[in-house]
Formats: sequence, C-alpha cells, structure tokens
Amino acid sequence: MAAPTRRQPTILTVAEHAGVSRMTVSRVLSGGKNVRPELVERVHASVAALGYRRNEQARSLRPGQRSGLIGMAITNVANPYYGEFVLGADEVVSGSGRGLLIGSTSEDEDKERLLIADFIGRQVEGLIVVPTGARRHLLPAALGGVPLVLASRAVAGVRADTVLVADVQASYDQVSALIAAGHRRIGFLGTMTSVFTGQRRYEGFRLAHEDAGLELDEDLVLVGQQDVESAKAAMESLLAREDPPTAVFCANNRNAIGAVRALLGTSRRKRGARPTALVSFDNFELADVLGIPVTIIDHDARDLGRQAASMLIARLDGADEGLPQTVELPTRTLDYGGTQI
Amino acid sequence: MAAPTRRQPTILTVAEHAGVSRMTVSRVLSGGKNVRPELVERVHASVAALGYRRNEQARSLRPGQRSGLIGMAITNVANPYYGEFVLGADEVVSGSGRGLLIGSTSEDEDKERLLIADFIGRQVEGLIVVPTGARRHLLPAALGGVPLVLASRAVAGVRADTVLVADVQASYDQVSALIAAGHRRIGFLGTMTSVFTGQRRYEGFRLAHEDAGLELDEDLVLVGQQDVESAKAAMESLLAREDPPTAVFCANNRNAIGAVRALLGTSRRKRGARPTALVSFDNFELADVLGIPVTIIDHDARDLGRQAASMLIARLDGADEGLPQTVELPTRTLDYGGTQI
DNA sequence: ACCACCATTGGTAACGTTCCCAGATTTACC
DNA sequence: GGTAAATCTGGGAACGTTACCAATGGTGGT
Repeated sequence: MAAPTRRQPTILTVAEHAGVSRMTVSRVLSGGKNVRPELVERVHASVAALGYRRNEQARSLRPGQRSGLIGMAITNVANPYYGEFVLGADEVVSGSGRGLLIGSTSEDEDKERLLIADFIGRQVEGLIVVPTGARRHLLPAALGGVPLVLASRAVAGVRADTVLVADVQASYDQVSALIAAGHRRIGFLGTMTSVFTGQRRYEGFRLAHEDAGLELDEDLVLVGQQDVESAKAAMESLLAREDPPTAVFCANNRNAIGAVRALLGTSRRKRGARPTALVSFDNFELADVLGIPVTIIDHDARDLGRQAASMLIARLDGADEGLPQTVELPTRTLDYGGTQI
Repeated sequence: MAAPTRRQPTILTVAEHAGVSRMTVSRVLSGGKNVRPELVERVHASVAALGYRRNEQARSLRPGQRSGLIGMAITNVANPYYGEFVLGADEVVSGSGRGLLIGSTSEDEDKERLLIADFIGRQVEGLIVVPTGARRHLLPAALGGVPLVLASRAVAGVRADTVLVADVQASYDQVSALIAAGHRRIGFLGTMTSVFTGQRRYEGFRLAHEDAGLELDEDLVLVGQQDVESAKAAMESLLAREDPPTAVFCANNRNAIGAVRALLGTSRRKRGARPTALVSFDNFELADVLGIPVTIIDHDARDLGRQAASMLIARLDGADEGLPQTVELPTRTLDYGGTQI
C-alpha cells in the first residue's frame, strides 16, 4: 500500500544491470566512442528498463562541466511584454542546450538581490537581468565572475553587455513629426522618473522640442503613472485644462491605454473637431480600431530576448572576449492617423 | 590583461581563510548551532571577504537533500495569460524557498517530452505542466515518481493533481443566459478541437442548447482558429450569411478579438439596429470601450498558477498523501451589454 | 616470434557539500 | 579535585558523475 518512492537508479544500478562498469555506461551515455557495439546495446537496454536519467547536478559538479542553466530576473513576469521577451530568450537558450531559470523581482531591489544570489548558488552560467536600478549586487565582484547581460534598461556604473530599445531616437523622431505637423503644445504621460526607459523617452521628447526651437511646457508633463487608472486620471487633467495639448506622447502602453480611456470617456462634442493626437511608445491590442488617431512606436520584445540571450551565449562559448557592448534595437512606426492635426 | 575567471571559492577556501574546518563553516552556514560565537563571526567575515556562495548543486547531491527546483512547462510563454499564470506560481514557489525552471512547449508534444526529460535530469522536485495532450511521457513511470500537477487542461488517462477553470459551467451559464434573453441562433468560434479547454467550452455551449430544448445549428460552429486573423475571417463568414447569428460565443480571447475586429470592420448600417451580442471566454484589454455589446467570462490566471503551485508544494512537503485531486476555479462575469438583444 | 600500436575496459580519484561519529574542550555538580 | 555531562570541533565517508591512467587483448609489420 505504502509506495515509498524507491531511489532513482544511478549509473551504478545501470552498470550492474548491464554487467559492465560505471565507466562504460558513462561512455555510452556521452557518445559511445570506443565501446563494443554489443555493450552499447546492452547499456541502452538497461537504461530503458530501469528508467535511468543522468543526474545533471552530479554531472555539473565535475570540474570543467557547466550547469547548463541561465538565470533570468524579470521585473514583472505578468506583463505580456516580458512574456514575449522570455519566449525570445528561451528560443536561444534552449537552442544552445541550456535551460532557463526564471524569477520575478516586481521592481523590488531586495528581491532582485536575493534572486541573483540564489541563481549564483545554483551555479547558473550567466544572467539576464531587467534591472530595477540597484547597482551594488550587479557589480562583477558580487557576481563572482558570472557573465551578465542587462536587457531593456541600463544601470549607471555597471559595465555589462546591454540590449536596449532605441528609446531616445524613436521618441525624438515621433515628437519631431508631431511638431512638423504643426503641434505646438504636446503633453507627456510617463512612468516614475526612476525608470530608465521613462527617462530616455522623456529625453527624446525634450530634445525634439529643443531642436525645433519650441519651448516645452512643463505643466503638460505628467509622470509617475504606473497603471491604466492613474494614466487615465492624468490624461483627464490634461484634457480639462483651458489650453489642452493638441497631442500627447505616452511613454508606455499603460499610459497610452489610460489616455485612450480618458478620450473615449470624454464626449465627442467636448473633444471637438480637432481630436487630440496620441503617440504611444509600445503597441497595444486593438489600437487600430479605436477611432482615435494614434501613432504606435512598436518594437519586438521577442527579438529583445533573442538578442540578450545571444550576447550571453556568445560570452559563454568564449567566442567573444571583448569589452561590454550595448546594442540598441530599432523600432518601427505604426500610424493610425496619429500625426494628423 | 587576460582575466582567467579564477575558481569560485569553496567551503574549504573559507575554512582555511577562517582557520577552521570545513564542518565548522558548514555548520555556521546552516544555522550556527553549537559553534563558538567567535568562530561564527570569523566564518562570516571570511565568507564576506571571499565572496563565497554555497554550491547548491553539490549540496543537493547529498542524500535526503532536495534540489529546490520546480519545473514548469508552458505551452506559450508569450501569451499574457500564461505570464500571469507564471507569476502566480512564482509567488508560491519562491515563497517555499524553491526556484522555477521554465520552458516553452509551443504546443509541441516532442518539445514537451524533451523538456520534461531535461527537468527530471536536473532533479526537479516537482512538475507543473500545461499539457499539450500527449499522455505517455506524463505517466508516473516516465516521471520516475516526480510529482506532477496539470494546469488549465487535463489529459485522458493521466491521474494527477489538476487545476482547471470551470469551463463547462461558465460556458453553460452564459449561453443559457443568451437563450433566456431570446437568442435562438448562436454562433461558436473556437480553437482546434484537440485543445482541452476548447472541448470543454463547446460542451457547455452544447449542453445549454440541449437543456433549453433548442436545436444547435452546426453551421454556426466554427473551430480551428488559433489567431486573431483567422478568427476575424471566421466571424466575417458568419456575418455574411443570409441568416446570421444574433449572438456569438467566443471560446477564447483570440477568437473574441477577431470577432470584434470583424464587427468593427462591418459598416454600422449593415450591422443594423440589432448588434450581434458577443460572449468571450477570457478577458481582453479595452473590451469595455468598444461600443460593442460583449459579456466577458473572466478568471484569474494568477490564481490558477497559485493553486497549481500550492497543490504541488503540498505534495512535496508531505502533508498530502491522498489520491490525485482536481480543482475547478470559479469564473466571474463582466457584462458590457452582451446579453441584450 | 617480437614489438609497437590501437581499441576496449575498468579502477581510482575528484568535484563541493553534509552526515555520522569520535575526540577534545568546557561546564556542572558533588 | 574528580567525574559526568554538555558543548564544541574535525576526520572520514558518501552523494552521482566523469577525467585520467593503467591493464587487457588483439592486430599488423618486420
């Protein structure tokens, strides 16, 4: 009745079952060079009969062996954006015969520190981190020489391979396009100022104004919105002004969706003949059918994951010994009437 | 110039540095019982000085020790739904001091088999699987006694703890509501018939017709749509009929979004005074602002992840030795005018 | 017939950790 | 002060695996 999970078979169990030595089994399992065909077959039969699986933990304990694990610390696993990101990384990582160890930091520096310590304890070969911003535990000394790739965000003072989106350039381009289309008062809806991408996107926004010789109205810049609700409220406050902006730049899709909700909640009469033009950094579902003029700055999160993982694997497989590199992924523009005035 | 990553310090390095034996270091690291305070301090100082991290792989090699790893095989990491799911599981798993090893199967049975084999080789303590449907590699013999929890879908012939959504009941209820509201011709947009949840949701659809004594028109049942594009085309074909359905039940959010796109692409004149009522199994962003009557059958994917992980941890920590259990999570209904006629 | 060489096989040690036990030291008590 | 007990410390072995080396047997060349 009681089914005391009997021990997993070891290589020795297989060896005895097949009537050979451990070494022969090991050799068969790692290629079978220099083993008599008859024995190869006997070993395979025993492996199948016993349901033996090689213990990767024991295996990677031997010197020169690697754990085959990549640690990945994401700020928010539930964000579909990072889901795509994980998928891209998984493609590359599993393609290199390794596995992905994943944890969520929830933008919490302490969680990030503990997670990374745990990863290192589990002997990960490398780390892919979407950093919260904390620096100390990402320094080489704290990492014990484990290669690190930062994704989506950089950290000041941390020299590591980094994959970013061309935040500044894309924001600059789209805001410049708004200005060229005649917009003179442009709102900005952004995240907490501590978020790296938010800073960069604001920088593009600011530079576009500067280069066009257009003064930026700080009153139209609202930051700190982390969710759709607060973004909606911020957008409503812009719309309620005596002199509302004619266009609004949203630094991420949470803010864009909030802005959309605010616009749809405003009566068409009040919106007037001149609909407020929206630019959204990041795509969102159904953006094209809302009947609201919106320009999307889109990029491929999956590709971001692929790039990050590729840079890491390149380091691991020793091909690349040079200085840390930073790659900026290009964006593409989806225009659903957003630049019209 | 060349920086040959010097070996990680081991417990022996720390012992020598602190002038004690391996065992004393080990004892300090696992609680410090029965060690002189002075030595405890010396060891901690050496650990900090050397940047020593305990090797979890070596640690878990000892008998009776566990790897602290949970393997998670998801059909599609990029689906935001499963992102939420992973987050919920991560909460529980990391709360139990374990880590999550994640892989994507892309609905591919072979990938699932290899992934699970890999997980077992890495000595995972348990598995959480969103199964593709294949049975053999989920049998206890193939798993070597590693506990398994199935999530979101069951597999015929596999006895394991399972967490499902109340697909049948919720579909039944909402379709019954449509019928009660006077709808007599109800369309069905679904996934491939091989998908477990699709079958269950269709079953609820069918039963509601049966119990209401309403004959089900098979011509209005379109299945096999896996993405928004094909769902849109399917919806268009329904709308183009001489006798279009007055309501459409969408078995997942991909199909619902396709249906929405089809409706929005149809001129308002053609849609007529009687808008087609939609029911969507699964929520989607902006559903409430589309101006289309839609009822959402919503459930909390994060909770699904939490439940699955909790069942697994309960098995692991030995509290629960009983027969495999199946839990059905309740749904809630969000009504954006979907049941009107 | 002898020797060099290759293919095949197994024994031993080591990876980093912790458990078991035995020895050493301190404390407690008469 | 002497003994018993409690506390503290370290040596050896083991977890499952593979690298290294040695031993065996067979083959071909001279």
